[in-house]
Formats: sequence, C-alpha cells, structure tokens
Amino acid sequence: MRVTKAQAQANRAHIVETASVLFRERGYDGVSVADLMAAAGFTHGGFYKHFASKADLMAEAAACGFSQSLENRAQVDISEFITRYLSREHRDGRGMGCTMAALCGDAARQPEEIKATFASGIENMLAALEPGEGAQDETGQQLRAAIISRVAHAVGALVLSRACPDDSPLADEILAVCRTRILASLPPLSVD
Amino acid sequence: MRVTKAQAQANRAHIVETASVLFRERGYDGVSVADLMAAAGFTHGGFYKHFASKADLMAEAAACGFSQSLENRAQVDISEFITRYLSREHRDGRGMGCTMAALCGDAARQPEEIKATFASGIENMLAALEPGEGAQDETGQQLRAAIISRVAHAVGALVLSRACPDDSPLADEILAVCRTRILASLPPLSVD
DNA sequence: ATTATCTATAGATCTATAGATAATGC
DNA sequence: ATTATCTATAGATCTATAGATAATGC
Repeated sequence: MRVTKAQAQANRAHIVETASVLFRERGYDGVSVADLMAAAGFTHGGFYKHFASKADLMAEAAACGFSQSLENRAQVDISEFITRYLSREHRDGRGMGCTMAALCGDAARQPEEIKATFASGIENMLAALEPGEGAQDETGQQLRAAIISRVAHAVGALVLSRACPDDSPLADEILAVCRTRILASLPPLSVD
Repeated sequence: MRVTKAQAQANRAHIVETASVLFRERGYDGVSVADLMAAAGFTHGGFYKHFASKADLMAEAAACGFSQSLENRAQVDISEFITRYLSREHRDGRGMGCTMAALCGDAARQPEEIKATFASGIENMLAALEPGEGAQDETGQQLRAAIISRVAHAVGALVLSRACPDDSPLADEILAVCRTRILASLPPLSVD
C-alpha cells in the first residue's frame, strides 16, 4: 500500500485541509483522529507517520485555515469583505469560514505554541483589512487601532450570532446591526 | 451517607456553580463528570441523581453564570463595566469572568436548547449595558443597535486577546485599543 | 532497504448505570 | 420507605503504538 513520496506529501496536505474544516465545524475535541482519517480517506493508524500528535496537527490545521483566508487579501474590497463576513451564509458555514471565529475559543485553552499561531492569524486579518489604494486614510497612528477595533467587532458579532439558536431573530439582528455599524465606520473612498 | 433534603439541594447548587467555573476555565469537553464531582467534593456516581446527563448540566451551568453576572447590573457604571471587562485581570481569570466570552464558541456546537440559554445571556448583557439615569440617550431606534454593537465589540476583543500567547503585546494591544474606542463611543453624561 | 499505509490492539479515559450503604422523613 | 451518596463497573471511545504489508526508490 505504499505510495510515492509526492503522493504521501499530498496525502498529508489533504489530512491537514480536512482537519482544518472538521475542527472549524466541530471543534478540536469534537474530531477524533479516527474520524479525521476516515474523512480524509485513510485508516487512523497511518496518522502518526505524518504527525507527532493530535495537538501537533491542531497548529498546522489552524495555520492552514489562516493562510487560505489570507489568499483573498487585497483582492477584495473591505466593505465587501465585511458584508460577506457578517452574512448568514458565513455564520451558517463554519467549516468553510473564518478559522479565527470558529476556533479562537478553543485556542484560548491550548498551549502557547498554538496561541502563537492564532496571534499570527490575527495579524493576517489586520493586514487583510488594511485600506487599499485610493482610500482616505485615517491618521497613521489611529489606523492600526481602527483596524483592530473593526476585527474585534466583526469577530465578536459572528461568535455571538453563532451562539444563538438557528433562525433566532437575535442572531440575525446582531449580524445586521454590526454590519451596518462597521460599514459606517469605514473611511470614505476619495473621489478621483 | 444520606443528607437532608435541604443539604442535597445545596449540594446540587454547589455542583452547578463548580461546573460553571470549570467549564469557563477548561471548556465543556475539558471537564469530565468525575473531575467535576471531585472538585465539588463528591464521588462521580452521585452526579446522575442530580442531573439527567452532562449536557443537561451544561445548560444549567451556563444559566448560572449568566445570572451571576446579571447581579452587577445597574449597580455599576457602564464605563467602569467596560474598563473591567477589557482588563488583563478579566482576560486572565476566565473561571470567574464572563460566561459568554468563555463559552460562546462551545455553545455554537451545542444543541438548540443550550443555544437558547446563550441567547438569553446575550439579552442579559444588553440589559446590563443599557444606559442608566442621567445619560443623554441616543435616539430610541438607535439605542439597541448601539448596545448590541458595543457588546459584540467587547466580546470580540476579549476572545481575540485570550487566543494570543500569554504576555503577548498583541493581546494587550487589542484590549487597550478596544477599551479606548468603546469608551469613546459612549454617550456623554448630561450635566445637571 | 525504506517507508506510507493498514490491521490490530494496548492503555487510558469517559459517560452512564447498577447495587450497596446509611441517614432522613413520613 | 425513601433517597442522597458511594463503590464498582459496563460499554464506548480515544490517543498512540506495534507489527505486517506492499510498493517505491536507491
């Protein structure tokens, strides 16, 4: 049953990506190694030829999630990003959504190494929300503060909305209210 | 080993309060029934004379946490509340802190019944942040929106700060920035 | 010869239950 | 007689490992 080196590496990457989705959906403790390997199409014994432990995988799976959301950076308008981030679709699709919002609660109880990965993930989000060309910047000193604030605001709205029952009016209200307020806080585009 | 009816009820309440703290510290899956009962001073078999299941306890423990933080309501100035909420002490003392921030990530993966408890908890937080007497209210329509926004902002800042490594500059920066910005967003007190 | 994967299982842990114990409360 | 708690354990599950298998890659 041996495969090529390249195939083994692809298999490993596939396990990390599968874990990235499953962890976001069910949390770290909600996914067993056997569950994960079955979802990735393998038997569970093989896991330990790829990773030293399940905790090891957690860090890789989180980093994988952050790097994927980073792909969108700068390509997407900030207003559009906020509108999508605080949409019902994003709230109801945890597996494909923001790793930070899905797992930051779990991260708080993990070892320092994993928290370091999440701190990098936060910096990635800040970079993604940096205004692009053509925006009237806030004063330099205040710019980073404004971005941090928006990220906290958006993540808070999403995690609170997800803690409400499905189809609860409060869940939708939180998303709508915070979406409106964050969009209103964005600096206007300069008119050329 | 039997105790009086009153004592049994007190024991039950003590188990719920102990669970409320331990769940906030370690998460729902991080506390076993045996762990919990030992922490409360009992053997684990007795648990099931008090609760139908561990999931049942989760709802009670969350409700207990929400009702305790509700006690502070209206007694405390909103600025003071925000300042404490976004303090290092609160961030580093999960067991005694906000149940919403500590467990909303776990709640998102729990059954509807528990999510309903968390929705009530959110409404409690909104009520706690309602401006008291003597404040220049925002227009009625906008008031609830402003409060929801502040709660999301504060919860988001706390959960992000907790996901960072201990003593990380970013963790402190998030708290400080959001504290300043939320305080600045509060309506000024009217001068008599 | 090496190694990615599989089969099988050890050892630990977790939820829940069954039955015993001993003190309450009718 | 009832019942809160304890002791002991059943049954399930989970992480991790050991050894077998079979195909790669020197």
